[in-house]
Amino acid sequence: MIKVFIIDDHQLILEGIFALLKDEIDMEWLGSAKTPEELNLFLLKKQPDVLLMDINLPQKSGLDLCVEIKNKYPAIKIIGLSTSDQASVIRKMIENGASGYLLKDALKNEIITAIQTVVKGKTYVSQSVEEVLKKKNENEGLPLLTKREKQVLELIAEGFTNPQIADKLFLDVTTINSHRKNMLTKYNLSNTAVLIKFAITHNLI
Amino acid sequence: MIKVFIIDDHQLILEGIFALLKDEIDMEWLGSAKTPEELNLFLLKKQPDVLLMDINLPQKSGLDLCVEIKNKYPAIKIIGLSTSDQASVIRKMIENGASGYLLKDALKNEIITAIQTVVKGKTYVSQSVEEVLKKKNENEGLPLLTKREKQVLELIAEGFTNPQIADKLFLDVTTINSHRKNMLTKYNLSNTAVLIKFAITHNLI
DNA sequence: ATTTTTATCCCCCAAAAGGGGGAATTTTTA
DNA sequence: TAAAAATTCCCCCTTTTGGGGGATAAAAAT
Repeated sequence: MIKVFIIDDHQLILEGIFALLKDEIDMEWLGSAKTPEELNLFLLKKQPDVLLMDINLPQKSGLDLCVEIKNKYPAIKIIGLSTSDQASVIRKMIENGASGYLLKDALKNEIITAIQTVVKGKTYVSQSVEEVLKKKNENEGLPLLTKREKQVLELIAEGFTNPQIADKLFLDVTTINSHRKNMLTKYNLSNTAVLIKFAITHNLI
Repeated sequence: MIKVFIIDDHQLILEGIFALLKDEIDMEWLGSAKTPEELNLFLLKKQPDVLLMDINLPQKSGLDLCVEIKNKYPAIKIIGLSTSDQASVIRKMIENGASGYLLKDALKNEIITAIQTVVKGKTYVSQSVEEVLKKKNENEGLPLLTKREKQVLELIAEGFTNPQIADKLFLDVTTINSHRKNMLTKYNLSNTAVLIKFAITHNLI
């Protein structure tokens, strides 16, 4: 019997998963949680083999929660669950120790297969997720921000000017200006306005 | 018997709703659709009393679909369904003819109650939705952008400078500058960076 | 019909941003 | 260890932004 637990803040999803799994004779439904706290309380008593985890919890990012659970209970296999098809998020989940990833439009069979796959120690990503990863790989010929650049960019987005940022980071104004100009050229943008828009829509900040 | 139909692109939600409703003896589950096309095809043959509608369909905005269905079949009561707690969206749904609105974290009872309420011709919004509407009413003491300001703001976000915008709109540069400065003071922002961030996070553009 | 808001243009001027280089040092990666 | 990338600072100079006013006509609201 594969013991399955789920954390998701949406009642409907919980009911949906339950409806899908209750017919499976080789799976045991341990229960569900709506918050990370509920999950942690439950895990003190019992551990599932597979944890289905919504990565869009209001209280905590699924990415963080994934690391947390994996540290405490390395044996639990985690399957990420979300509507978001953002490749960066999916990749980070896998990096953070998740064994699988499903979109919420997954069919019944896919979920069952995913659970059965990850208990065997393998990784499962749904067809749709794979497509997303491929697509984004092409897109992500995008250069990455360096640590400094990201730091500077965040301060720019908060409204600080070059002199103010220089003060904060104990650097010269010309340095901040260099980073700023660098970001513009590296993404081929013309000014701060588009830089901020770009940063937000590409989750750089 | 209340005839219920649902449109949602997420398999799990469909299963969840089905699981919730199948125990109700006074409700008849007509079926489900994943796309507006499927929905339209179905409606040609049969019409439900209540239509549960996900407003985040990939093909078409729920807002548009709502108007469309209401025009063709005024008798159908529509209940909006989403994870988004954006008050503006919820308000527009009601304006567009929806009879109710639920968040996807609604409990079983809430959904049943909502369906029973709207068939009686009343409007139902869940407790959580009402809270959202109230909160946003307070927040929306925010001054609004005028047409020109919005126009200018959009061009700024596209990377155009004041001279370029002036050219595009056949206005003087000083005029564009006035609008720009106006927006900054009206929202109490210091520069373009925060203006753009503010505009995006508050759905101004 | 009168007041308020919007839209337009103007002044002066300082501060900030950005385009074009270059160069030295540290850190990372191959 | 050698090459590549990141970080730091510098020059010159133009354009853009933004802070402080003010003015006028048209449109909208009261």
